[in-house]
Amino acid sequence: MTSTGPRTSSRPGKSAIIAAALQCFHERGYEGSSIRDVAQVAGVTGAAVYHYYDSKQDLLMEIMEDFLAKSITATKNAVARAGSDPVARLFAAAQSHVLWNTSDIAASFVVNSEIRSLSPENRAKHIPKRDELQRIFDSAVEDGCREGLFETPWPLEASRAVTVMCTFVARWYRPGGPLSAEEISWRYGHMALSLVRAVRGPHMELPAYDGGMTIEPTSF
Amino acid sequence: MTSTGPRTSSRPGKSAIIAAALQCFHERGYEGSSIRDVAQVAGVTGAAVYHYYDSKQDLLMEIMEDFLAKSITATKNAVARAGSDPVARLFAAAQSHVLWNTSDIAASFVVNSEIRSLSPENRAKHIPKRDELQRIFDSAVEDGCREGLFETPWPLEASRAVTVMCTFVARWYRPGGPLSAEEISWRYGHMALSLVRAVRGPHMELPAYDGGMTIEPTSF
Amino acid sequence: MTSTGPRTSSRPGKSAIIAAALQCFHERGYEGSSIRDVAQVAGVTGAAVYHYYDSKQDLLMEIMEDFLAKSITATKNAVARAGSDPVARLFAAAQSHVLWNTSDIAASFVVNSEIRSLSPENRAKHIPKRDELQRIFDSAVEDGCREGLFETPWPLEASRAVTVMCTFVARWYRPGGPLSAEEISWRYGHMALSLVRAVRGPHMELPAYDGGMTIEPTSF
Amino acid sequence: MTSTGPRTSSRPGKSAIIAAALQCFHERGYEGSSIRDVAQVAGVTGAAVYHYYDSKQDLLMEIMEDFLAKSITATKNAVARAGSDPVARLFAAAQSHVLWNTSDIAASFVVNSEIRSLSPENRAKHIPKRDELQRIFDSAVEDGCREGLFETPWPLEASRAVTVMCTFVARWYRPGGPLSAEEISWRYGHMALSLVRAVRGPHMELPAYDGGMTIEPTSF
DNA sequence: AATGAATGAGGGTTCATTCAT
DNA sequence: AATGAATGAACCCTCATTCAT
Repeated sequence: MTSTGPRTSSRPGKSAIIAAALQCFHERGYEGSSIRDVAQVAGVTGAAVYHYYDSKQDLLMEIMEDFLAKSITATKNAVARAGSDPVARLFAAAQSHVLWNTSDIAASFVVNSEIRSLSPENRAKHIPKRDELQRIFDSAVEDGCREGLFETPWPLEASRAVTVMCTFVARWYRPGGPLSAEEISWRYGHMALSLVRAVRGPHMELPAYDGGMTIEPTSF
Repeated sequence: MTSTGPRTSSRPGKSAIIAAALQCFHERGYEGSSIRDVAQVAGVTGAAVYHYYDSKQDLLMEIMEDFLAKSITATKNAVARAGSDPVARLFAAAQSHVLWNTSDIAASFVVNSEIRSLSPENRAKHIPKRDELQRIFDSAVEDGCREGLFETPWPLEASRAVTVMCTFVARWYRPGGPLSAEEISWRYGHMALSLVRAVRGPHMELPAYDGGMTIEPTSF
Repeated sequence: MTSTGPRTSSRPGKSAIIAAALQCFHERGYEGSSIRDVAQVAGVTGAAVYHYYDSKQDLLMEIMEDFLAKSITATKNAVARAGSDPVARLFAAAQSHVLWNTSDIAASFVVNSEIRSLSPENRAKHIPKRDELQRIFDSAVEDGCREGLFETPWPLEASRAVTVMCTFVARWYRPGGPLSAEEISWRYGHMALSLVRAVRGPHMELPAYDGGMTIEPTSF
Repeated sequence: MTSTGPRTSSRPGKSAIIAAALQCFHERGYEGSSIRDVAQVAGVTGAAVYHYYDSKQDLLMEIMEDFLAKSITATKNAVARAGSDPVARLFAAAQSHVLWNTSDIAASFVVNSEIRSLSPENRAKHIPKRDELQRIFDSAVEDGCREGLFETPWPLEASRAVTVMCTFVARWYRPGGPLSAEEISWRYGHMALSLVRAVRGPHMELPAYDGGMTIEPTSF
């Protein structure tokens, strides 16, 4: 199994199938994966998959909803812990988002690339939740602008840029690489503040350039 | 046709087919599109597609290589026109990248989401070119750091974040929206400079916050 | 449950399953019904069906044999009660056959349309019984012809026509309609006598035309 | 091929497939026949069937609509040729109906037993046509009653019985048997008149009993 | 007595591709 | 240059059936 992050586990058969689906969807995409592919990875028959899920689409939906719901919870919790300071809130949101997305690369990838594979009904349920996640970032940025802490003239674009850059860390980060997920998330927290042009006070000092390091590029 | 950007046009039949493939791959993905889908959009028979292309994979490869090659050329040209100043070079690269990706939303989407649908051989040919594009940004950021113009401690992460945020503008930008592609690209140029913590001089003033505007969220 | 007629009831579970099978086979046909369909209607699991029956085919066979055996018994009894007069015997056979087939529309339908779904062995067992039923009618008609009471030149065709027309009353009769099953069966008794060109004596007077009534057509 | 009657034949491939479908549906029923069965009988691949028909359901619908439409035309023509006399009209309708149904046993069987296999939409289109056919018989019987030529007190039931008995001749008639279809149809014409208790004049004499003959029973 | 899990076979259907015309 | 016919493989999914519990 490629994926190591947190996952649903109500029944043993279910979780093995979901894990297999995640791996397949990550490697070959939803349309590129067959139920038999998934079943084989899970070590069961194709028909067994239908004992737990009504359709291939349900597999996708469960993966996406599960990951997104936990994304939202994790981000909200991190922001709440950060208190009321927009600087701390944006830093926490960015850091948490990077940490979360690197914690399950496969799920992160699937959630961020298979929205179009959702059925119209499932998409209609999913999109608002995705937007809810975005709004956590938006509100931190807007508050920072209103309080004069962020000097960016374009809070919404900046907020979106922050989300995107944090989300897609999962496209190149690999566990065991030269940088830990924690280190990377910390850097992205600071980059988010730079992006919104945060006026830095003593409570959030930026470290000096340490000479750089190597990040291997990813293949897809 | 959704896509309006530049395209190959050696033979009349070829361009119609490529345009159709682009539309289909954008809307339903590579695996989700059938040759007959593409042919129908192009107004021909499925068999006719095989007069121009040997396989469905070839269609994808031509789309991806064409768009990426032109991306590189456009970015290089913009950077060259900017001269030797890293500030101007990064600004130009970001702006050009946004403009280019918004000029053909469908192609941008396909190029950035279907790398895994490439055959291993095609992927091996494609990835280095994608990295070549990244390196244009990297070198501007590194030069800026070396010259003391950019204060970011993590030039490579920053550079990658800039590329990502500029690329994915195409996920929400739509022609006819409240902001022109030019305006957006200009803003992203400045955001890129913020991200790398560019030390701003008189030659590159940042505008004041204009009160915000509406950006419609996208559905996939 | 659509069907209300008599049914086997050796064990409580068995009868619920047979009743469910009857309903399903009636509505969707034998091949169109799955064991799970049947089980769901019976309120049990698919596997539970296999406690009582070895196969889906056994369900069909039991339904068909049960209904047909009782058909034969009922018709024989009715004919026996009618005495030795061929006129009374044919009338009784026709009337009884209509009554029986309308008493369980579902079973009647299944028995008369699923013979081809029987396995070769089961079919070989079933067909002779069906022919035995036909011969009850045949013998009444032939006796009537021999005794000069029926003037039809073609007793076998007439007999077969009688059976068919009585059997397929169940295709349009519905309980609660404008005519009671008894009334209909009485009319069919008389129509059978007309068909064989019975020479009517004082013991079996035909009623006058009462001006017609409405019979709703059925949908399958 | 079992069936020998008239059939659609716009394209060579189409007619072979329809003929094969007819045979399969006749022998094993619609639900009991797979597309692969049909294709094999037609001498093509399963996929080839979809070159001509969009679905298995379309195969059934074409068979049923085609046969029923021609049934109606044939019956209408026969009745029209019979003139205005209800006696002649009913005789012609019955005779024509028997001839038509025996001309294509397979199609007759399918049309009369697979109505429930039609999709709801197709069924809604089919039923009114079937009722239109019934009404040809109804109107002859009703006219005969009104003019005092038929003495049955129940014209609608009698009419329905006539249709049913003529239709189901196809369940036991086989070409090459002891009776020609023409002979059988002539007998059924007379039996229909008996059923409605036609007052016979010199214009429609009934033949004498010829001693009987053998009709082999059918197996399904 | 009844279940949940599992399976191998097969269901209707689609697909990339070929080829004679 | 383009088509219609055809195919073999594969797709998602359902099925009758088995079996440990």
